Amino acid sequence: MDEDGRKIPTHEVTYARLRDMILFGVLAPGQPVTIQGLTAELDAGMTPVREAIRRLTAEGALTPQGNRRVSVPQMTEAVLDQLAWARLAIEPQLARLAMRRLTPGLIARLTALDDEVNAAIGAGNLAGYLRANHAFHFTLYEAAEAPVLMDIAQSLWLRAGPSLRLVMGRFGSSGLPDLHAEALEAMRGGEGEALSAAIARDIQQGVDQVRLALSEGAF
Amino acid sequence: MDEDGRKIPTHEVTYARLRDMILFGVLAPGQPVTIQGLTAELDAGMTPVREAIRRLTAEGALTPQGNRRVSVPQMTEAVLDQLAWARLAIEPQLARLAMRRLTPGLIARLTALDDEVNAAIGAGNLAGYLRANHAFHFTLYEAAEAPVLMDIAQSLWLRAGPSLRLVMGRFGSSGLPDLHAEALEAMRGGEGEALSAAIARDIQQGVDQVRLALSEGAF
DNA sequence: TCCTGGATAATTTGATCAAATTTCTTGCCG
DNA sequence: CGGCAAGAAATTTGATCAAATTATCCAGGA
Repeated sequence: MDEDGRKIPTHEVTYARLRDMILFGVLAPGQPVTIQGLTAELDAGMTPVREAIRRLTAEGALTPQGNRRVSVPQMTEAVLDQLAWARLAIEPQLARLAMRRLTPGLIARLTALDDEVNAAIGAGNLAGYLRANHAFHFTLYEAAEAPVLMDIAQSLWLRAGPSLRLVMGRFGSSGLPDLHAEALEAMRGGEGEALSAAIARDIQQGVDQVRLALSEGAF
Repeated sequence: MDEDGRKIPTHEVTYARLRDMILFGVLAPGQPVTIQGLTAELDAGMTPVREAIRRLTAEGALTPQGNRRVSVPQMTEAVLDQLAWARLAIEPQLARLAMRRLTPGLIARLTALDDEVNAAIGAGNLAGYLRANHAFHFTLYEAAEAPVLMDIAQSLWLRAGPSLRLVMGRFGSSGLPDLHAEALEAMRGGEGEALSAAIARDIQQGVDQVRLALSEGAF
């Protein structure tokens, strides 16, 4: 049941669960995804699982292998370049649009989410970090009220998701600037361009980490 | 069977057919899309139709109506703004990337496609125009070999598709510049930036037409 | 190396159940 | 007496499942 007392259909729940598995690093790149394997794991029938897989394939989160198998895509140099370019095009714009509608309450929520991010980093908690980081970015983007751009951003994150688990290892050790803090500072000052720039640099930083891991043959 | 001798599954064929119906103006904005209605029309079982609908919903080509029905989305000012911005961000970049890999053979094919576009315009043939125009843009973009950006572009075109049928009426009458011709000129000269700019203006021109129709309450 | 079963998994169908919409009825009020 | 509205039945449509079908892969043998 959802908040309106309506029953949420099984295929929606199944989709959300599988999506989160991809987004938050439960599924490794290259891992095969079978319908029958997931019916057991997600406790659903074939039809809902099937639909979830198809939806995620349409969003680029899973790749069909020609011979009617589906797997979690491997990250490649070429794909990373495209992801980086597209994210740098879309997400700073979402941040810019969001700026106009930010309320003090929202900024407080974003601050709390950033605290969660830092706590997770401190604790070396990968799943917690990925969740909090995703929540930080998307509650900000949500404020832009631009569903078309949001869908694109979500698809781009889904494509990047499985690779991020391998980046975590390298990342307590680095003295990188905290760009979420800079973003929050810009929000409080109402500076749209500074916010947009901070988000852009945050994206760039993440992409650089993945690129580094990729060049070291981590995948 | 496809070119490798493999059988194409029904749900792929069904998806392609329904997608083209949306892309090429067969389905009107606001029109409800029912599974059982399509099983008859597309000559397929429930499951393939169901999957096609889900995939297209995930791509933004169809919208769920809350009460588990699905329909072709209405165009709004807000969505058009986002579509315009995103298309102007993505597609000129695809054109730029494509430039480096264009061969004389490809340019010849694109020239032929543009002839088709103009012939369809001359004949007032809406379906032919939409098909040829789509083919022109996407065979160009295909050359960029950037599947991530291609998927985004495809999704954006799907969202715009149903609205384009209503724009055709107004458009023999206008002395608009032929931007495909300019694009082809840039390709022949190997000028990436000029190509990118021509594509951008082509997009802008199309968006302006839709915006005009929208402001006149055509939807 | 090529061919031939056999195993595994995806595809598809048809049936069944549940939800939502529409239609029809019925009773009340003007 | 006529119209309107509320509620109930019927119809339409979506969701889910399980069985039957079909394709692909892999191993073993010619």
